[in-house]
Amino acid sequence: MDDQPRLMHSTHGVGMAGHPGLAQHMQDGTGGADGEGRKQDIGDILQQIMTITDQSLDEAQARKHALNCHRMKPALFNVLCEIKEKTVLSIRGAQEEEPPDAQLMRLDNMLLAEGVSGPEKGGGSAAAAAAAAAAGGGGSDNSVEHSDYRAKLSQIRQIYHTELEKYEQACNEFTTHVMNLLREQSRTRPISPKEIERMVGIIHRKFSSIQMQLKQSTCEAVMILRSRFLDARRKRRNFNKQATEILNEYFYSHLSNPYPSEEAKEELGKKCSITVSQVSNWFGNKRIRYKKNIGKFQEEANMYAAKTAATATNVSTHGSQANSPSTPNSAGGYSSPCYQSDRRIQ
DNA sequence: GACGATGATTTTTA
DNA sequence: TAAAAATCATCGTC
Repeated sequence: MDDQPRLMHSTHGVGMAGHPGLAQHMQDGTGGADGEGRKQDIGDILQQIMTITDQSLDEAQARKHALNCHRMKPALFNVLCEIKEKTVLSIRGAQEEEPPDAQLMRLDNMLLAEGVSGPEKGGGSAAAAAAAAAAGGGGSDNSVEHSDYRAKLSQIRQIYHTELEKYEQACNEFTTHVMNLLREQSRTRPISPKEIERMVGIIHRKFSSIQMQLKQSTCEAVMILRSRFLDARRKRRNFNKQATEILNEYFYSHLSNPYPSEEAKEELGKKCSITVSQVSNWFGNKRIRYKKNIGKFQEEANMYAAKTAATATNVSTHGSQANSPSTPNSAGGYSSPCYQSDRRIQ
């Protein structure tokens, strides 16, 4: 206990432990009311700072060392740590429990599916192929566009990984720095390993929120890229002349009810080398555009009427079948240019 | 480049 | 839920 009196001892030296000017200021309570007194105190402090010498610093260091070596210090330190843990940390710990972030999971899944994160799938070619298939495309004519897509996706992937690496490095560096700082400070104030752990957790959460922004931006970039390269509208090709003729023939020969059945659509699709949904699109567009401007289509209608009539003549002459697929609602020839179906377009 | 045509998608309607 | 209607984005022609 020979050091004990020194703990309470006020010194003339300068340092954390001995500060007569400040100590007096705190004790007598004169600092608040008396301006002159305060000036005097500040003057004293400044005077003391000016008189700091190597010797006084050494003295302070020695005092600090003596404190650290005090036999009661570890026990006292542990008690303080325990108290702190029981009070502050338990409250904070309960507040900071967070569920796994659903948004982050969605972003991760998407980046994985697009081939941006995870193992490289040939620069995202698998994703490109899947996207192209989903868009109803595919085929060799798209290969150039797909290679562009792959190149851009590869760029995005590269940027993403570089940035991610940077963030991770920065996070590790910062964490190490903070841990060292806290460990250093734990010699003079009660910082338990648990608190350091908690601080590391906070740092990681902060950095992961930055990472989420990076992931979000990457997802947006991929979406834009997809829409730019793989949106079916962007690589639209007009149907060939023969396909358009077949569709028009059907349309005008069923003008009273231009709604092909599923079977008829399939047959038309086969004949035109297009999909059933393309047939549906074509009829949808045709009906609405015809209805909007019947006059404009009159000439076309007459032409196909003549064509149908000629085909019908051929059929009766040669006994062969008509070219157009039939439907349960087929009128079997050119009809008046306004729909009679209860399905409308009046 | 302007502009109409056209295939595809999205929104509205019945 | 299918079709109508609106809209978008590209094609093709001048």
